[in-house]
Parts: sequence; structure tokens; C-alpha cells
Amino acid sequence: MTMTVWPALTDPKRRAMLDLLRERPHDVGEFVCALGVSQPTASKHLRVLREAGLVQVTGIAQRRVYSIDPAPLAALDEWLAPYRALWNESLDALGRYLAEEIP
Amino acid sequence: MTMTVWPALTDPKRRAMLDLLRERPHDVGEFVCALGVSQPTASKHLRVLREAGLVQVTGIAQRRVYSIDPAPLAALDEWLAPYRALWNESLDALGRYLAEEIP
DNA sequence: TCGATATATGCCTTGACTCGTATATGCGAG
DNA sequence: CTCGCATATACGAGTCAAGGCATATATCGA
Repeated sequence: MTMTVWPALTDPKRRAMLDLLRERPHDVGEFVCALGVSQPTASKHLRVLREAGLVQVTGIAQRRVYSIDPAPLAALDEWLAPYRALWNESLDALGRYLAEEIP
Repeated sequence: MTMTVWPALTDPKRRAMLDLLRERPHDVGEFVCALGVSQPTASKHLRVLREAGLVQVTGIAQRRVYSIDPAPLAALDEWLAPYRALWNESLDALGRYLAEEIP
């Protein structure tokens, strides 16, 4: 996981952008309308997401369409993996208990 | 998921702290040695993690022991859930293909 | 070619984060 | 009761990110 992914995901507006991109690709103007930010602000946020590898841009010139790239999120999922055992501990213990009690 | 969780996880040293806490609880002095930071810096990072709900402290007075609380990480896992379908898409498509081709 | 549209970039100010040094608090030992 | 240990907080300096404004770049249509 690149060092730029975490800061990129910290900003709520950038996470909202990813939420929008989960449905379909968007161009910059759509982000401006949907998030109520200025156009340069949207472009800057998209730059951060792009440099983090979270979005890809199909360079159709003045109508630049951004689409999501889930690869860094998969890396985040890998980072989260060893912690997942922690909050599943009680559930796992319950599972083992049931497996032994009710065979 | 609280708004403080993302900023808390952005700092590499705080993530290193959580990595250490995954094995066993630690007191502040152990963080100072393990991460090579000053004692006030360690305390401040632990304060951020505590306010984000990521760690719990057993207040045995001058020997304060910090342990991990995975609940916010479970919330992060829930946030990640709808994105997980994206990088599993090709794998799912392959699964459906095999399920139809080889019934 | 010229103008309109869509997007990106530069500069600047403001605010937040980080860290170190110094200091305060809280508790146990002698 | 006082001293020493472990931890927390206060303050100041340096760094960095976010937003607005202005402007540059690139493409399409007339």
C-alpha cells in the first residue's frame, strides 16, 4: 500500500467522490455539482486520488472521465486482514463452542 | 464510523502502534522504545488513538497499559465492504462462468 | 481562425498536524 | 512527608494540506 493512499482517503470529500465512482464513472463537472465545491477544488482532489492510484482517467480531452481503481483499496483490505481476527475473536469462540457442544 | 478514525489511522506511527498492540497490550514506555519517539509524542499519539476509540487504557495509575479496541476497524471494514465487490468482480465473473459452463 | 467550454495549475492565506522542550499531575517507596 | 518514576499537558516552531481566486491549456463548434 502506497504511502499516499491513507492521506487520500482521510478527506471526506474524496471518500464521497469514491462513493460516487462506485456506481459509474464521472467527469469533473459532475463532482462539482454533486459535492458543491469549486471546479479547481474538485480537480485538486481528483489529482490526489489519481496520484494515490485510486482513480483512473480516460483522457478524452476536455471531457475527462474518472473511474475507480480498487487496487489500493484491496491493499487496504490486506492491511486490515490481521486485525479482522480481533473483532471476530468472540464470534469464533462462539463458533467453536457451538461446534463442540452441538456436534 | 466516527470522523476521528480516519485521521487517527493516517499517521504511520499510530498504525505502527496498532501493529504492536495486535500482539499484546503495551505501556507508554514500550512505545517510546519501540518507535524511537519522545515520551510526550507517544502520549499524544495514544491520546489520538484513544479519542478515536481505537485503544483502551486500563488506568492502573502511573503504569497505564493500552490495549487495542477493534470496533472502529470493524466499522472501517464495513465502509470497505461495498468496494470489495469491485476488485472481486473479475473473480466473481469467473465464478459465474465456471458455474454455468461446468454445472 | 476565433470563441466557448472543460479541465488543470500557481499563488496565497488560513488552519491543522507533528514534534521537542519544559512543566504539571498522580502514585508508590523510603 | 518527600522524593522519584511514569505519564499527561502546555507552549512554540516548523511543516503541510485545503480552499479560493486568477490564469493557463486543450478541444470542439461556428
